[in-house]
Amino acid sequence: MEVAGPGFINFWIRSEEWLRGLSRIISLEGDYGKSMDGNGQKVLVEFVSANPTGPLHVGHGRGAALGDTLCRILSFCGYDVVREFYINDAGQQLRMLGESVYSRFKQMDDPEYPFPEKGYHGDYVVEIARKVIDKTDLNSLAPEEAIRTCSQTGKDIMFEEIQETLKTFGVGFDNWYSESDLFSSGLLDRTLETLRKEGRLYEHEGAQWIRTSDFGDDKDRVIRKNDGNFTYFASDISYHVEKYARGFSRAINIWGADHHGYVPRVKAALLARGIPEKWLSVMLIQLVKLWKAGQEMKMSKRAGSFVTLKELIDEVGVDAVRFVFLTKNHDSPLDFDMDIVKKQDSENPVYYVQYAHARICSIFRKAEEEGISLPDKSDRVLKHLVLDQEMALIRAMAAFPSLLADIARSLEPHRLTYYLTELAASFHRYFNLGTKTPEYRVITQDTELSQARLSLVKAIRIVIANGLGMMGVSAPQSM
RNA sequence: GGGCGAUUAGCUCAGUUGGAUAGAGCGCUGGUCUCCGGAACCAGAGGUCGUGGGUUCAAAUCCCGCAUCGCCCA
Repeated sequence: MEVAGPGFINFWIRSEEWLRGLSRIISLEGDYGKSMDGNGQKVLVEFVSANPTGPLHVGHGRGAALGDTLCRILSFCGYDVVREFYINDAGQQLRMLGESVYSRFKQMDDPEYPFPEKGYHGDYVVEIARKVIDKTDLNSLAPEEAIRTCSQTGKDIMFEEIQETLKTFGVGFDNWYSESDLFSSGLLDRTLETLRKEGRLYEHEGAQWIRTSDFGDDKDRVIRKNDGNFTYFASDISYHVEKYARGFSRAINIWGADHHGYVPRVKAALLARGIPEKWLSVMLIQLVKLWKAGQEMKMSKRAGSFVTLKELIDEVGVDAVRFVFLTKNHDSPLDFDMDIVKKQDSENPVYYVQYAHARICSIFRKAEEEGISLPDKSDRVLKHLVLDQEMALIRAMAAFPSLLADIARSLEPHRLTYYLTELAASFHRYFNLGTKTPEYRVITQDTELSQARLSLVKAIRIVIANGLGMMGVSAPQSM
């Protein structure tokens, strides 16, 4: 121990301690990094929650990658996680989808047939129209009836497509929570009734308002419009109240940054029902800008020109897409350059980490050829690990569990990508020592030394595989 | 007009309870292949951390003003 100037004390941890840590990694394998940090706390994570009025776009992909990784980490750290997707299937937007589909259907015979002003322009709407016709004879229905059919069937088709895309993206959900269920189950009415009894609601100009301004919102909000329809905010309130009633000790929502205005009002509404503000954490994700051939691909939902998540996955692959989505803090905008991500070289961080894993697997194949295997108890041989690079690797791996716990606490999964990139860099550096100097190779003439180093790289492989696993990225044996 | 977020190397970004000489990738310059996978490694150049104040033994980090950009609301 030594004092090294104001505020600093240097001390050293004995190398036996580090080596004990190393053999722990090897014996725990896939469980290394697991903790009970979360103490079994019940956490609800709601993410993606895309409207079933169109395909998932790249922005949803960022939310999906972020949410899925966060859930995996939270579970690993001892939280009891439920993943939920909220389906907006009750409001005007679905109606608009129905009108758009119906209009496209009518246009097949009459190109002059008007298209709704705020309708959905994407080509997928035409496809939906075709599929609807296959099942139903729209001409035999009254227009109103036909539009309703278009809405329903359109929603079913889109929702199925959304689920399929998420599945190929490796993202799963425990619950698909439907907005229309809030209405049909009477939950929405009950929630509003409670609020009314507590004096949080009032009528004004034919509409019903909630006094969110009493709870930190900058003004009161409409709950039921003067045409009698409920606003989205009404279902949002009852949805979140219901989340709380299900017994979660906290809820996490992942929203696009364009919804940031909703945060104060949702929290205010919860507060009005006596639910503490801190119970709900909202993570806002900034926009994704897509670049291709040096040009920004402008997304416009209105014009129907946007790249879907499915197209992106098909073109660059799940691993690369997920990894890149997690390279930046969710708080900052993300530039996604498809040309770079498609390149399989060092510009692309995914391959850098995966390559380290594949390389280690290759070392083990070599070791097997040489007839060297790991001893049952590696502890005895580990004392041969004395190089600075070896100790640096062991120290880095020792930080893995607390990193995961930190991520679970701060809700910042992107730190994992930086960690893995650094760990991979340390490994590549170590590996390259051996290309110049044979005695620094993992596999040497000295069997015990080789076993020690094999133990070291095995631990690295474990940590990398666990880390990539958290991100839903594969850890290939070869590439 | 109000609110939220951002501003760190040529570019894209890390930097988490305020701590030692501010880091990485790409790009640039120059090196490393008689084979444990070159999708790798090494060295070098490159920064008044937007700007002006404040708090502190110590500020990229905390507080206030200003500028610029993005988004939301009016």
